[in-house]
Amino acid sequence: MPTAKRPKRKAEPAALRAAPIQERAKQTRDRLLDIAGELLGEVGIERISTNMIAARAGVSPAALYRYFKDKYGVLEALGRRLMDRQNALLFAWLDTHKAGGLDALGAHTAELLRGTAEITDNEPGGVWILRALRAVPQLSHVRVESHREVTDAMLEVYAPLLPKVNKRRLWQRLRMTVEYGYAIDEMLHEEDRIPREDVLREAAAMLGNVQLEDE
Amino acid sequence: MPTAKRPKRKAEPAALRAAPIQERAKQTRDRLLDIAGELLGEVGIERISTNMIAARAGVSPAALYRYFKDKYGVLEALGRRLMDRQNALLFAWLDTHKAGGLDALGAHTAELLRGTAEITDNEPGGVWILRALRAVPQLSHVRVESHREVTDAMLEVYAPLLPKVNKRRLWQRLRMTVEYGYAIDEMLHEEDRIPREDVLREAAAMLGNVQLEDE
DNA sequence: TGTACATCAGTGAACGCGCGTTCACTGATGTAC
DNA sequence: TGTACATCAGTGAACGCGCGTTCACTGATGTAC
Repeated sequence: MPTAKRPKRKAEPAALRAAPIQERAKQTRDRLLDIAGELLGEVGIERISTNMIAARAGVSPAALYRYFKDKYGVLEALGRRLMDRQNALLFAWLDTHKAGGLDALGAHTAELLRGTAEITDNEPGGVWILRALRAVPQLSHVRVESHREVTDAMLEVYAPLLPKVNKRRLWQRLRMTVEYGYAIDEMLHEEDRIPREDVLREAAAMLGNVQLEDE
Repeated sequence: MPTAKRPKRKAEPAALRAAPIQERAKQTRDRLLDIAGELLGEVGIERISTNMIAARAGVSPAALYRYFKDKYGVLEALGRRLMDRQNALLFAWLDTHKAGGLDALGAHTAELLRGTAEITDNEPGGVWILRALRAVPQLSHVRVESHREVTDAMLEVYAPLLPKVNKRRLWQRLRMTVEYGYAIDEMLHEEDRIPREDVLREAAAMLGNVQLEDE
């Protein structure tokens, strides 16, 4: 009796796992990411494991592979989630203040940095996610791509306000301020000898100086 | 016959491994660190292993434990070696230019950043060592301590030149420029859309702005 | 409203593998006489 | 200058363990009629 008792199952696409459909699945996926973030801070990037994540999330190891291609898939999704949240704030900030010109943008820089830091604070694993993105060769492209995207968005706002500045040079300058902004975010969670508000004030001053300066 | 045929061997101190004495040993230890750096860049912090380091260095796994307490001991020594080299350059730079006052220091900032980048370039593993120091919880203290030490040294030079600036505030400001300087060093190896010299020029301008500004 | 059935979500157990580290040991080097 | 011996440097093999991942499967949910 060579009849197949089960219907054939199509293989899933090799590149990426299918997005979850049911509500239950979305929650599982999110919980896996939250736990992964937690563990990143607790045990570090070189000790975290898929089995460990699944165990604490209360699912079997195999369940994790329903949502993520492999271990790096988890970390990449985790990094993207955090950077997307930070970038969303920046885009909103640009929209709010661009009408006010350079003065308004400069005056609210500390506010932007503070908001970004708060997003990091509220993310499980927080700053450890940013650090892992830096340190793992397979993930560092996520950071670079995100920063470039942000720089492009800033260029669109700043270029009309600084018509005399060479566009290429302005992009470079903005790219560097983005790098600095994220470095500040990481430093806030590492150097406890400077009160947060002092860091924000000084950083805003440094960033303001450069953005306002003409050729 | 319960006589001991071998002389008693004293246990080594628990905290740290003894420094190598013979020339051969120094070479082995250095080679282990060089290889560790290489592998950090090739396979990443979460794949590197003590067995892998020993194998490529051409020694047995056990030999590694003669010089390093454990896996983190290797990485910590690697990080300290690089940061010590960078700091030595900065100390020399301060000595050379402090006599010239703020003008001389500001005029040679790009030079300092360039020199630091070259040290990173010439170190096996280069920027990956700096990133690993950030990302591994057990190692991040190395970075912070080194940056504070450097900030202290800068304060001694800058404070007399900026007598009107509050010392505490100056320390904070310098601490942040140090953070920025190292972030720039990492960025140079990550963002290939900006020529190195442009990064150095812009960064020097940003740093100069802040250092020169009074209360 | 009930139900047959397709699809989605998650399980339990296991796999081969390389990990970090240690052990008892041997070979190489330095040194006192 | 030779040599006995203390110390230093490195070996070879193995340990228990948890890793990342996959398999064939079951249970939960949604939906067409």
